[in-house]
Amino acid sequence: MGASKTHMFSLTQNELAQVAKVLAHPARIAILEYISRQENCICNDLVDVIGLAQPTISQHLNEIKKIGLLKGTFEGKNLCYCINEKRWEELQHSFHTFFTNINYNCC
Amino acid sequence: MGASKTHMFSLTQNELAQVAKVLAHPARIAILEYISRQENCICNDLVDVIGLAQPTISQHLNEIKKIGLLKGTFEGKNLCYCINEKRWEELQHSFHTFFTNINYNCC
DNA sequence: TAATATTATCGTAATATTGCAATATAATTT
DNA sequence: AAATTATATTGCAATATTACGATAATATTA
Repeated sequence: MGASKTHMFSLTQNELAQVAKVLAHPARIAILEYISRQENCICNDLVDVIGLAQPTISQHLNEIKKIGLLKGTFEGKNLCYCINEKRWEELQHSFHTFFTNINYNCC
Repeated sequence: MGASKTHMFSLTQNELAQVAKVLAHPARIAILEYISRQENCICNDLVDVIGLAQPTISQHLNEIKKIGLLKGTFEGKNLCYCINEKRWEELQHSFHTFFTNINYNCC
């Protein structure tokens, strides 16, 4: 025991939970907010700004990348991580739908 | 090591992450969806519907309760968990703000 | 009050996450 | 090519989560 029984739930439920999991760490919230404020993002900046070690930042970035929220392009010498606008809006829509489809006609 | 360094992040970042953490499990998504569809909710129903053991359901409900998303009232003999409408809308607003405040002028 | 039904807590095992030092890889510059 | 810089991977220790059986607590009914 100890493992989530994902097979018991619908694809939609699992997908929303998976995305929420990525947002479920303040460092990743901070990383996303920081990237969105920059014209360019270099991972090394994040180490200074966020204040966690470089491997830790790299791992967090990887989690964010896994759900398609980042696109990276090489620009000159540095790798540049950017918000994947299309995916971002998709996830925004998922959360919006989840929050909107609730009704309160109980109690 | 191993513990999240929450003190390094802002209150807003920590709060959003905390809420996301509650949504980061498909069982809790399923529980919230189910409660919202019912006129009345009895925990014992959830055990059948979700398919996890009663103590597990109880624990999940507790996580959801911790962030103020449920209000419970006694109605006849059974405890009735309901969505806390006000809190729900608060969280909806938090996520909406987070998703909206991002800009994409990078890359 | 005793029996029944419902929900919560405890204890524990399995699994997952977090964080970093050490190291490896990749790209750029000298 | 060697040195430098930036990012990724590995390995490991600490902590957190998930799940459930056993049991306790609470409320309802007979």
